[in-house]
Amino acid sequence: MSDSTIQSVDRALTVLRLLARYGELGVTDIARKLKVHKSTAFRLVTTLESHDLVEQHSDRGKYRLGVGVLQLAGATTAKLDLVQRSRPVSQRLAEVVGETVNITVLAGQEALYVDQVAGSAALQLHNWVGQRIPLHATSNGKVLLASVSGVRFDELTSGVLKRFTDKTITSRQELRVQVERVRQNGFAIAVDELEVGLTAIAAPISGADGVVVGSISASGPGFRITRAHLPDVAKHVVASAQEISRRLGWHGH
Amino acid sequence: MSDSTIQSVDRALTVLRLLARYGELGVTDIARKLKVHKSTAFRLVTTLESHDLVEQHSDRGKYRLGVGVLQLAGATTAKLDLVQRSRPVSQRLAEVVGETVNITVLAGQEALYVDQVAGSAALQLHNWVGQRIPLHATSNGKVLLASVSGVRFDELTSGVLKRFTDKTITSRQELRVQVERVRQNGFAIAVDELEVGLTAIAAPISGADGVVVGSISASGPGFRITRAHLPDVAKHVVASAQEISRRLGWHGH
DNA sequence: AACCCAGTTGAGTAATACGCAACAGAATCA
DNA sequence: TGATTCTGTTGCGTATTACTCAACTGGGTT
Repeated sequence: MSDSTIQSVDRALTVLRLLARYGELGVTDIARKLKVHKSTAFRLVTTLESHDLVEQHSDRGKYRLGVGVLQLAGATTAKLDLVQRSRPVSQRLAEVVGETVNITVLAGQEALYVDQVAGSAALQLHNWVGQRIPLHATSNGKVLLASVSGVRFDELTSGVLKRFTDKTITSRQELRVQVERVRQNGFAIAVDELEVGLTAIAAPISGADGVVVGSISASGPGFRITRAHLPDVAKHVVASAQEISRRLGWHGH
Repeated sequence: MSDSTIQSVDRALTVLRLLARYGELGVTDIARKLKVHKSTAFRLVTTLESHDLVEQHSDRGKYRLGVGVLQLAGATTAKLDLVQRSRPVSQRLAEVVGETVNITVLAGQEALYVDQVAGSAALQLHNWVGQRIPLHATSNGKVLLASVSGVRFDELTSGVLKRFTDKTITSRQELRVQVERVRQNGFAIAVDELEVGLTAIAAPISGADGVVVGSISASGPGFRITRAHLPDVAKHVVASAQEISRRLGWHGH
């Protein structure tokens, strides 16, 4: 306490995170998880509801996140300086390599997608923006892991490394080796590690002080990004990452 | 007062909306707009910051929305039942007509994009999800307007009807006529009204009780969606809207 | 029909969040 | 360069505020 933070607001925001995690919860569930009285939980969600941040599925029903969140997200995407400054570079990269480009940052224990520009591929099935993906199974994640210290690495990989495909790295030792290679190469590759048939290449973006603030990647089907094409794509991704870093004020090597 | 809503939480959420509107604000600006003391405003943003919902650009700098919002949005998209149930239908529609498909709902005085599936077009420049677009200049907007009562129509169109192109409807009278036609046809068209070269067709989605809850549209360049193709596309859009309505529990006509 | 458990509402009290005033540092001005 | 006036930030006392408690309401289930 006395962290100059407001208790009730903190609780309300915790409710949002709970709903993000569990999908939908009743007033009683929330009260139990927050260790407060039912009526307190009720007033919290009522206030959130008045701003459309949560909605109840039916009268006297469970609560879930509402459209107000999407409204805020629209404004956020437009205003986040990383997104704002990287957008033109991302677009050019998507155009040049003809693949989908993503920007991610480290959020909690995962990689958070903050922007996406779709390439020339046929049908774009999914919009990843706002999604979180485990660090150990993506090129972006490996880049982000390569940017942190040893102890932080241990923290971020403290959980079980979930397996998605045969190629997913599930050994912390193996991950450490790969991440070291990423540091040397300046970019990361992930082939079939999150999804079979999906290849991705990522490079780190540095802020004005040289600290890595995010990661940019190009990803597409393995039959387009072949072993032969890979070095060429990597070169473009790295160049884009450096260009964005420059725009953020980084003038290192 | 005594709306069973918590004052401090309400203020904190208002801060988020202010930041969404103005992009970035200082503690003093926020305090002035909220009519509270600086220290109160400071504690509000500090609490929001502890949840990554806002971030300050630099120490002792202005505040803006943060990545936590995007994190919540990711969960919201996945959980909003409208998105969840419409996604498969949207994908099929995008595949069949080969154009970008959007789902919108009425939020405040505007249309809010809650989901998007990109068609087979070349380079997708923009992701509209979370964006809000004026009701009078889009096919989705006209569908949503057609679903409300006369008085609500007047409220929603009370502001000035902003002109985007030569074709934008800026007369409330003309808009009323068009909306009436939408009711009769069961779908809305917008050609060059928001952007020159952009054609869109939208149809209403009904919830379990028959009330219109949203709108689905297909949109693409005018040279692909020609006058000849239009009826065919419209048929698919209307069919998709009905399919989604059915999935939401609507068993009307 | 009786029960149980959900969400909702009213009131009193004590904890809490508010306003005040003083501080620290940047930017502006002289 | 120095004085002034912003900015964001912090400690503290008080009264407002938000919490707990208990009773209510209505749907589902037994």
